[in-house]
Amino acid sequence: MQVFMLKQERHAFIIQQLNVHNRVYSTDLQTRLDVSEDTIRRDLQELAEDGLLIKVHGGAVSKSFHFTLSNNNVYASKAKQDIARKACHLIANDMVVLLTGGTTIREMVNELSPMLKATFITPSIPIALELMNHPRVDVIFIGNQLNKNAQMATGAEVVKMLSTIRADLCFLGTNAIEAGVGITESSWEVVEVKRAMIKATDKLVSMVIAEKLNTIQPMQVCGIGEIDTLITELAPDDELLAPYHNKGLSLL
Amino acid sequence: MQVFMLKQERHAFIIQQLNVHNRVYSTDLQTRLDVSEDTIRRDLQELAEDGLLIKVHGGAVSKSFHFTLSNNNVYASKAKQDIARKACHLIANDMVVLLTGGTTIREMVNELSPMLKATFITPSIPIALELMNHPRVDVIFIGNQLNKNAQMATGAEVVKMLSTIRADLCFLGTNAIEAGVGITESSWEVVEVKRAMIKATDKLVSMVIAEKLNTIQPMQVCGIGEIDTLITELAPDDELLAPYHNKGLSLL
DNA sequence: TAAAAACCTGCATAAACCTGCATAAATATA
DNA sequence: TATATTTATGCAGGTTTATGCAGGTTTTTA
Repeated sequence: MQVFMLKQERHAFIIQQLNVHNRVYSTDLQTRLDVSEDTIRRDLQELAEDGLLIKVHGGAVSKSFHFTLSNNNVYASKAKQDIARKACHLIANDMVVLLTGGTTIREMVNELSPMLKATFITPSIPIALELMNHPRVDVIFIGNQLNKNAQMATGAEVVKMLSTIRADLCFLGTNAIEAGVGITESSWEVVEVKRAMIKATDKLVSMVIAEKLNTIQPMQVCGIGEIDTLITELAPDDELLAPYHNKGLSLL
Repeated sequence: MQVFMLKQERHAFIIQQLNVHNRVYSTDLQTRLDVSEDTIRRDLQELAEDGLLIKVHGGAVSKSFHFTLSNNNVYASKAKQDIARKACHLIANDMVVLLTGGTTIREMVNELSPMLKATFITPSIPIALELMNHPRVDVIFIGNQLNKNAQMATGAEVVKMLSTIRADLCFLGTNAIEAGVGITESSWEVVEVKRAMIKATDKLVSMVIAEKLNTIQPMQVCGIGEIDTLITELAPDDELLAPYHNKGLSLL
């Protein structure tokens, strides 16, 4: 198998990134696509000639830059992007990875390297859709009965299917975490699915933005001890994270 | 047994690889098929002439790989909306309805009455997502292994699940229809799924925009006789539809 | 206003490309 | 059956494309 990409693949990736983020940085593309500065510049030049984007100093912006409702909460989305970036480093080629739903997970899927060749398993419809943009990954959807609130499959079927799976990694988009109680949720259906995912994985990663640290919801998903790694947008030595560090979690 | 492959076998292999990965590299194919560089290049050239792939420097990409710029074309959406409106009338409360993928079906989902209370079953991820906006409907997704080109689940699992289902209605988003040959498709995976859906339904509805009338693609989904209702944006007495009327189809 | 970052121009090179020809197998024809 | 024709493939050679690098210029930013 080759290591390099076709020029067209890079172009498709750049356009896709533009559709998602409305802008791309040359330097970022250089590292993510692992090519020289010149190649990226030439790519952007060609795409600009084809009228597919607008070249600017340092990168490019989307042609239909509708800065209206797309990124409503820029503040939160910056944090989620930071988390997503950190999370990506944990995934290696040929891994089997479980994903829940949620915007943080979705951001992570967007940040995945186009070179990554792995298998992703998820019960979330929006995440499955997003994963399909990635040229090299296999996508497995689990479940039949879709839950409209959670935008994912829930119920016995999901749990049953998960019981036949052994994954390397599981990323949990987390709504509430607290050093004593662990991860909690407000919906029973979601708790049921997340518990089954935790059972099916070797390593459990919780992704959570700082504002949800030290909050509790009615139903427990898992205790702190079951989590291997906690990812937030904060620096690992931030004092807010101290209680989690004390419990032995690895922080990113 | 022969050590080498027939040209047709190589071609089939290349197309299959393209369906799975969206791209192929000449060098990779050379080593895997154990033929010279020239042979592979000629293979790709011929397949490109037949319109089955797009040749690029270093290999080839799948036709549907160019989904980048073509996403938001409002073109034909008026026609599709007309079709969608007509189709909606066929769905009554408490029905079980099968849906394929495609933009026409998606338009129909948008046009559904918010009062409708029915069960929808689909292997298409975008359609499932769209259906979740509807407050009163139940949504069942079928399949696990997702096909990136078709943006839907394909394979044995889908067929198996469909064999346990009995639906009232099946709406087929149709790419090519002709009064003699019936409905045809270009991708085997999709044909397989559509056939299984047809087996699982009482009544079959084909939705097709006029520009695709009287076109044929390589693989047959079903004969004209298996279709109950044909919906286009044209008036039912349009002369373009006469051949279908003569075959006994009900027209909307 | 100076340093850093991004940009450009031109050049080098390897990989992929093409054209034309040779050969052997498959197929058609006498 | 023997011979001619077509087809599929490989090879030699010359050309083009994609990409990185060197060195210099412009733009941004602190």
